[in-house]
Amino acid sequence: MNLFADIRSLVIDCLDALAAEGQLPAGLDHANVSVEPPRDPAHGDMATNAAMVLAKPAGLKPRDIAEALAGTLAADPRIAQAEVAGPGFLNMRLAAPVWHDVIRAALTDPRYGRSDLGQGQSVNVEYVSANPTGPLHVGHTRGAVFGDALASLLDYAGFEVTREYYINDGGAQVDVLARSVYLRYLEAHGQEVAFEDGTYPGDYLIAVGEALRDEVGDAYVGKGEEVWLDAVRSFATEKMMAMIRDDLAALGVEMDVFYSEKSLYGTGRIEAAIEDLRAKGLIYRGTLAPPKGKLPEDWEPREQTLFKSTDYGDDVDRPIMKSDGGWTYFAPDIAYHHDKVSRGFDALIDVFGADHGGYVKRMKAAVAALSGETVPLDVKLTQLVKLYRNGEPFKMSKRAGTFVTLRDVVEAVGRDVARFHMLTRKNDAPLDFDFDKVTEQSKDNPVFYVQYAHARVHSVLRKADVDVSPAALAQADLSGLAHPAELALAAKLAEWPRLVEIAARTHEPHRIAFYLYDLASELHALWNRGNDDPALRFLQEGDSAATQAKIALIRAVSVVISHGLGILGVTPVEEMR
RNA sequence: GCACCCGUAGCUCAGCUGGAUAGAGCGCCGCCCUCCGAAGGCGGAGGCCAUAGGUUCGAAUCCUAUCGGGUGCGCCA
Repeated sequence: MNLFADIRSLVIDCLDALAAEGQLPAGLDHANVSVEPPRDPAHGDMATNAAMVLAKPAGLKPRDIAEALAGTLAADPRIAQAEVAGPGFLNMRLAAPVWHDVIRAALTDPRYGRSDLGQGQSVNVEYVSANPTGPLHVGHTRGAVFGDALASLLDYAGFEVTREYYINDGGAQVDVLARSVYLRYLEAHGQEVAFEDGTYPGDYLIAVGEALRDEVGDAYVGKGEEVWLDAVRSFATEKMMAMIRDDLAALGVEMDVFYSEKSLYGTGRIEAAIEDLRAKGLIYRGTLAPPKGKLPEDWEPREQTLFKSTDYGDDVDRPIMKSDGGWTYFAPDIAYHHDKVSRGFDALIDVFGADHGGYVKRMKAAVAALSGETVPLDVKLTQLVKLYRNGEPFKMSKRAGTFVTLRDVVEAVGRDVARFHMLTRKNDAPLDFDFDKVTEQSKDNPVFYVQYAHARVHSVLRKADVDVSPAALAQADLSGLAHPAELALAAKLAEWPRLVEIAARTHEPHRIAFYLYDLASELHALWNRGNDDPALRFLQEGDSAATQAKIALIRAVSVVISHGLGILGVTPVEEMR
């Protein structure tokens, strides 16, 4: 059940009826007709812009259309009142039974809030995709939480979702990893080693070096790279990926596919992807113009193998091959996306850190070219996480011992807090993360605030001496739920399906978090009104019918909160501790 | 120099395919527990939606220009 969609259909039906009667021209386009909650509750429960949108094409005055529409709408039992306001808005007040239906739907329909927006279309969501050269840090944590919540949201909205991680195990950085592990390996054999520039000195490789020693003994000691590089690289990469998987698991993130960049090399897949583009006339030898403004010091004109990404909206064409004949990093990226396209996804989403913003256009160009512009690619960038402790900002620094890993975050504040808090900002806005504030149990902390609302409802359920099962509550007589404050809360529940669709369409899971905050806020407000007005208390002594009706309302709220938190990957707790 | 993102209350930020008098939290001022969890709620003060044009019935939202901040910019991934 999606009340806004239902009422919109009703409006459209009424418009059609008016057209049939000749009061409106036939064949008007209804695409821009919307039904939304008015900003000001005094304007009613729902408002439609139909009259204003149709005035021009119909050649009529907006208020005349609105008047006619109001008359037709009023015949429907769901509409308690319809009146024209302002320049031609039509404000509607809905009958109480409509809100009661919303409550029943939330209680009993396991699909309440789910949507068929996706219509089973398959979407690939690629996120995290960190280099397998070290532990995930806070920045990756945000990408992981965002990508995961987005994937869940799309699933909830009716898409077939694949969660995917691209392992950058094909470039020079994994050679550096291998050499660094080799040094730790020598160390494990009691040798004194020096970590020069261009190696990773992190402690986390000590155990990897020891593990390598345990596995191969002294077979590589004193040997040249040609003997051990390949083997150590795969050994090290595997260890790093095992660690990364563990870290993701601690955050509650589980990927469907780990896709190896290395698997693209030596298998003809890069060549095949490039051939695909070449066949479309998009690969050529050429020289790029120098960038305007300050010239790089070593700049000289150079002929390169280029992808004509400018045909698809990029600013300049992009090199795909290095002068030594090797591929640039862009080539395997093309091949990877070629593979995604050929796996038949209807849409692709990449989640990158904001520092990769410069690659968006070329990736979109590549996917557009590879798919013949049939598969949309949306790239979501996640901004920086600014770290605080006790209100004092601090920067990540390995040297100062303030390098904050994903695991540190989860261990310090817990999975639920980390996940929810990362979604309290839009993905492209910077985020403050204060280790002390996010665990504070007060209304200043949105995570707590929402969980508290859920726990409060369950506290009432425990105290109630009526049957509080959703099935029983849905059978209850809800006609006593008539107070505006109660119906307003039900109206908030009615927004849930609509909000899911907006969030899914815009690929913005933070909207779920903000909605839950609002919903929690309205629940707390109603709760407190019981202080002044005993008739609004949820437990009505000696009146089990009224009690059941009120509990139906707040239990429906808790159900929606738990669905919403589920999308965010946060546990809806039934008791605060 | 170019591209992308951002600019909304003192601070941190929401704001739907363009809708009515622009919202929340913090901070400030004043209130509310004989009552289901006060771990909460209610009220008040606080705005030229960076600036200037444009599009239209209507713009914080779309377009153009300018200013300010962030990120990136040919063989690093």
